[in-house]
Amino acid sequence: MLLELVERLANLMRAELRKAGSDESLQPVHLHAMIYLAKANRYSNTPQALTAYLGLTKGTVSQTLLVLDRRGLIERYQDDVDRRVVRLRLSTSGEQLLYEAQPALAWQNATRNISPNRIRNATSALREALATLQDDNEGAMFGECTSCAHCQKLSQRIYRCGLMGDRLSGPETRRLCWLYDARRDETG
Amino acid sequence: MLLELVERLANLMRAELRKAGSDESLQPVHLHAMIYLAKANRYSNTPQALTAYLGLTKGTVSQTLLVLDRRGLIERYQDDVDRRVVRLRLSTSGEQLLYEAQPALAWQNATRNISPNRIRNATSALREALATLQDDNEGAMFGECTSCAHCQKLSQRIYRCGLMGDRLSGPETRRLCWLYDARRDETG
DNA sequence: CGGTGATGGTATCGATTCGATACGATTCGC
DNA sequence: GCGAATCGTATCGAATCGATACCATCACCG
Repeated sequence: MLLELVERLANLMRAELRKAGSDESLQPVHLHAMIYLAKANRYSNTPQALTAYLGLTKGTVSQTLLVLDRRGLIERYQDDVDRRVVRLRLSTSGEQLLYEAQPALAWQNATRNISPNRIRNATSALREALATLQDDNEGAMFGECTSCAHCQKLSQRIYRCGLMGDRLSGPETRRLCWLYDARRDETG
Repeated sequence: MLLELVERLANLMRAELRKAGSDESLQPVHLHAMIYLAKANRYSNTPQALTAYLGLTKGTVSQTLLVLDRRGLIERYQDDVDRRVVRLRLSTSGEQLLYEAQPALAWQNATRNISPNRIRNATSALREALATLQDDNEGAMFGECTSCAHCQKLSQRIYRCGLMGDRLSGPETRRLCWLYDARRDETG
């Protein structure tokens, strides 16, 4: 029952994405990729991370990125340390397009009348399901530092990723990371 | 946040469907359609209802059904009263395949450790979001008679659909219907 | 009845996604 | 340094998907 709901909601939102992108003749995948890039942190703005996020093969994702690049919606640049790695970011016109498309608008309307508390509860239940599902598939988890096991607080505003060893600013900790490790449940 | 979870869960389940169908070289859509047909009631076993359910165009769905028909997984037969209408049902080999594929198994594992109460709460929240979303898109709602505004109880075991005027057996009321109208919230 | 429009499905076409495979460039282990 | 592994790209073929046109049937209306 819950599974059905999740699938139907996702189908509808996919249809929304299709509608939102049709003006610019963009496919749902393209918008989905752009939405991801708008939220990914410094460790996660690569084709590899995007591939894990979308659940597709790297060849497929490479083509998607090719389209976005040709349209000038993203920029690709080389990593400094590992020159095999390509890093991605939205161009200004990409950000602009995403801002105008407002792909999440329909969802916001749909959930406006649901109490924050119920939303929180539903979120935590789904998050748990997702964690188990991804464990089984050995897939990356994708989450924010605020609830990541690697995150250490150095001072009022400065954090540190215990896995990568970098210092992170406050805003950076609120971006999406594919190295995310779910924090142990403290209430257990 | 909740939207992301829904989308990622749906992506993963879609990947599960792909894996489950790859042995038989069936695409996710094919399995999805079969899953629907396994649960649809007498008003909802048509290409039109399936089209609404999947959120695709009728041409696309027609092709999907063509594949399933050629593979002998479904049967098509004409409606008695309206001869334009085609009705669909799983063939025995279709049922067999669906039974062996167990597409929902991964999901069941993922939600096994979540308390029934939390599942219920999450379900109701998502159901509400879905209702609003579908209202906005003028899409069909899809639900069971047990919570449908048209459903009337005639006796211990016999029900009646107030919209279509037919009598329904108990099992029939637990199937999926695209004429579903969400019952007014009785707790309001 | 006959005719006009609406409706349920199908057929065809082109654009696009997607996976599989092969490949080039770079890095790492030894 | 040399071979193996890794990150990304390129190419090819199969399949989805939407748009459009089309056919058969039904509903409406004199």
